[in-house]
Amino acid sequence: MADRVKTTPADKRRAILDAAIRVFAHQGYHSTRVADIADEAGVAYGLVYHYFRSKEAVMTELFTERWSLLLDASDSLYEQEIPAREKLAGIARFIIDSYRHDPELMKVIIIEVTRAANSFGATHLPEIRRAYDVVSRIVADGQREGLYREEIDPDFVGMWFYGAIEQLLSGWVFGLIPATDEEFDRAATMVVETLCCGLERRDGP
Amino acid sequence: MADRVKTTPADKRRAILDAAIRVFAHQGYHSTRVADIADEAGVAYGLVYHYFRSKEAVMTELFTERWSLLLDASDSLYEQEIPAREKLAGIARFIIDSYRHDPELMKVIIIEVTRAANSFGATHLPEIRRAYDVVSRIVADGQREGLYREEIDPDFVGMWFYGAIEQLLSGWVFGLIPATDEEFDRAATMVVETLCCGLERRDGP
DNA sequence: TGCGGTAGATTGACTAGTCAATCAATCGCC
DNA sequence: GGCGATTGATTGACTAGTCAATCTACCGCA
Repeated sequence: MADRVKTTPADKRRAILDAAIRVFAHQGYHSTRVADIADEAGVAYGLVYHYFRSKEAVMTELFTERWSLLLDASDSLYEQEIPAREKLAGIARFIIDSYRHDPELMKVIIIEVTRAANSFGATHLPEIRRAYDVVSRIVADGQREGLYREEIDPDFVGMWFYGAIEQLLSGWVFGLIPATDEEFDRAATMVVETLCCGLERRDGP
Repeated sequence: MADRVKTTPADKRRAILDAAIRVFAHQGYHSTRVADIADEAGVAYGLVYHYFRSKEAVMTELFTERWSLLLDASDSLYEQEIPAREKLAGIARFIIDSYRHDPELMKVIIIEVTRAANSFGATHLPEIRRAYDVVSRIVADGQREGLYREEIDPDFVGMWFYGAIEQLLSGWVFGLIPATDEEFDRAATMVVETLCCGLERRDGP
């Protein structure tokens, strides 16, 4: 009777993943025990191993799920007939909006994977590099069109771009900089504006 | 007889620190056991605990030792009567030269502390931020002098600058980009050139 | 409608191993 | 002879992953 919602196995699996996001975000990957995930999900310890091969597999699934969205968005932006600068802005906005929309998941991905070069970062290097690569290609195209200066190595810009954005996300994650909607918008603009036009004034002082 | 060099306690302590650099650089902090450090130093397990309170204390000493050099160099650059751009270039060069001179130690510091927001990064936040802060102040001064555009938040530039440089170091550490002397010099120039002048050409195409 | 039967979901106690830190014993220089 | 340096076996805490047992939902059949 009543509206007791039936939980399917898929729901449980999802519940485990969602619990893992919360726990990883809160304690970090290394100091969360599998038992913490199970408790948070309201599920028995063993069930985690029914759905996932290992604690690592849980993390991997969280990362891949979200990173592939970024990759798809980057690719589709790259294909569009818009100015290079719009493409870069689109990527920056996508990342920042991902954070705005789901800060815990993005925290986990940035802190535990993307910037954790010794653990998951190493495992997922190919996918991570694919994201840098789209930025490099946008810059290289811009150079070919004569928009961008040729002395600057596009691969270098790819790393630079992600390094800078991820540092900003870290700043929000750890409360070093205010995390308001206004700041998010401002940051997305500022990243691209600084990258394209530089710090210096173009007119004389 | 012969020239057997007498090893003082201070030498042993140093040997442990140096061994720790090599082992941390090679396996990462989390997967090195204290026994690995002792073995690498050619010293008994317990001696590590004679000189250091804990494994963490070893890491902390390595970080502090080197980071304070960066902080000193930044401060002294900041005080000098040279253009803002030279100051920024000086900091970039200092970091990159530190890597060139002692890649293993810098690898450990960047990977295990500076970018490890969940472990040592959290512990050493204040010192890390002090480094960002010098960059912010240089930019703020530049704005006051009318050199730099005012729409761009100096704190933002501080994080951006370090985020980008550390990403480059990671690239070298993991062999994503070539690590030749020529590349090091080019990178130091390019970081500041891009930051100050931007990607876009100033003349028409 | 009711009844075995089965597959997969779910449970949590348990195992097996790791590793930081301690400590009592020895060494060797002054 | 005494004291700091040095040793490495031992301890104790912790946790990922296993597994055998139980439960539940659903199916075919009479």
